[in-house]
Amino acid sequence: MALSKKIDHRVVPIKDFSSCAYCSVRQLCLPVSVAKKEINIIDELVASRPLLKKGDYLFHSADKFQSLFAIKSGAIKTYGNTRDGREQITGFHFAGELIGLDAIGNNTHNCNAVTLEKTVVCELPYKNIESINLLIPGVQREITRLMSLEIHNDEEMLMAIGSMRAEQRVACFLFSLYRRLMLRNKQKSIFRLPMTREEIGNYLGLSLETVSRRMSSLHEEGIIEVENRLIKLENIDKLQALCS
Amino acid sequence: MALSKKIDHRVVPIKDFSSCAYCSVRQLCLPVSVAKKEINIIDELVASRPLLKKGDYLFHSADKFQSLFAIKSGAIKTYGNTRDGREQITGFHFAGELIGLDAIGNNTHNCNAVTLEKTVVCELPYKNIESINLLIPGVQREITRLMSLEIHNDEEMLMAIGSMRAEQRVACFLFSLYRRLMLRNKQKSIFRLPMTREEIGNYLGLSLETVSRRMSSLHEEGIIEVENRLIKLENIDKLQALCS
DNA sequence: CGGGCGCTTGAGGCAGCTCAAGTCGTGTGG
DNA sequence: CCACACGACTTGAGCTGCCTCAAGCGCCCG
Repeated sequence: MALSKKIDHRVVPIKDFSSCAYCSVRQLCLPVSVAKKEINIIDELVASRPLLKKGDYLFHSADKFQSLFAIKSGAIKTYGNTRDGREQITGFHFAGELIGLDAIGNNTHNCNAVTLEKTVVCELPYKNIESINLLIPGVQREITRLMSLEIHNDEEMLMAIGSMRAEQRVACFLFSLYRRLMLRNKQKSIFRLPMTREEIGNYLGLSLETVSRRMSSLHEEGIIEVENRLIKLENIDKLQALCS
Repeated sequence: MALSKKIDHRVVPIKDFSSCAYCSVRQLCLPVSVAKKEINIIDELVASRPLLKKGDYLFHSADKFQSLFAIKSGAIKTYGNTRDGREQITGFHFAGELIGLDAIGNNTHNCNAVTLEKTVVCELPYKNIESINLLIPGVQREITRLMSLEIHNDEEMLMAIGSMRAEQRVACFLFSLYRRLMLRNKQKSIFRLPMTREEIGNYLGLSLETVSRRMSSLHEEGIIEVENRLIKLENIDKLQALCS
């Protein structure tokens, strides 16, 4: 058996299913604008693809910036610490998204990144990325595009939080999750929240009780179905309408 | 054209005071990491340096993205329109800052940019920037850095707005202005707000009355002096402390 | 000099927070 | 495998900070 395997290897290239070529979120991640035959170059960027369990940290605030992380699967939250010790969540991140972009500016991480569930990430040492730019200019363009999108997202979020009532904020949050998670699992409109009500509240500037209450209201209005962490969107149009 | 320019340079270099070489915010803008003799390359990026009066627009939401704008002097606000027609301000921008970065992602502006006072900007067509990357890699690195900083800023803002009481938000806002404006005018801790209380409130998610009231409280606590648009910081440490 | 906009200050109402109690679901140890 | 314990969530009651509405002032510009 070991023998037959060896022979296979010689004849057929190793199908490394962890490679970008087989990644389920390839279309959303760095390789998106890279030609098929260049995808192995992206692969070589990757220093490791650790499997993390819930609660593992990718980096801490004030750590020296060394790598970006692409999420293959799972969920991550990033948060900062306010002076009085509380944590303030700045974002939730899912498969296909890139973490650490805000650290490029001053070469230091400004937030902590921790997994919310079993998660696989691809570690991309930034100096590899910088050197590969000379080979494939598309990669730099892609990173620039992703950063721009993150700015865009943050600013939408700013608009939302500043001017919306609690129910709208929750609706907006769920809709954002819908858009991002649905890109990946082609599932209909059912998904599982990887974070607690308290974390949602922290992120949205609401108390956990208010999050819970407003999710109940959304249910009473026939917009969503809630069963613990499981969310089913019953009326996506109405949900989107709330996000104005 | 290129020829005559070259000759001019040989005889007596034209002192074009609008050039980057003489710009008062050179240290904060794109040229920061560019060698002296390469600064004219940056200059050639610039398509125009219009003098705008209060209320002029740089671009509107949904416009095709064509140029970034570097602010030489003045102040600009960017805002989006919510579905119900209100405007939501996403940022204020001052000399040395770069506008339009959030449009790179999908080649379309997502917000409107309008001047708050007399303003001079340098228009940087993005295709010029992309082509110049091949000549001076430092420019791309600088843009990446600026984008990263903008992400960082937005996320700090998100933290602030989500979890802070009104007085803290106002304090935080003033402190951010202090840091950014003081980099430019070496003046002590006095500056003029280019925006109305209503615009501050809109940005911070507060009513204009609350902004006014909380600025009065900050005055009563001996932290600031207010005279219409003129702000004097009396106790910067206390102010910073409020921003936790 | 007049008008209007920007700003301040007051009064009352309500959305969301805090505190509290109780249920449910999950993970852990016997 | 079951029982227990703890964390997560929901729901209720009362309180408070911010919003809304309103009135009046002062600065700026035509």
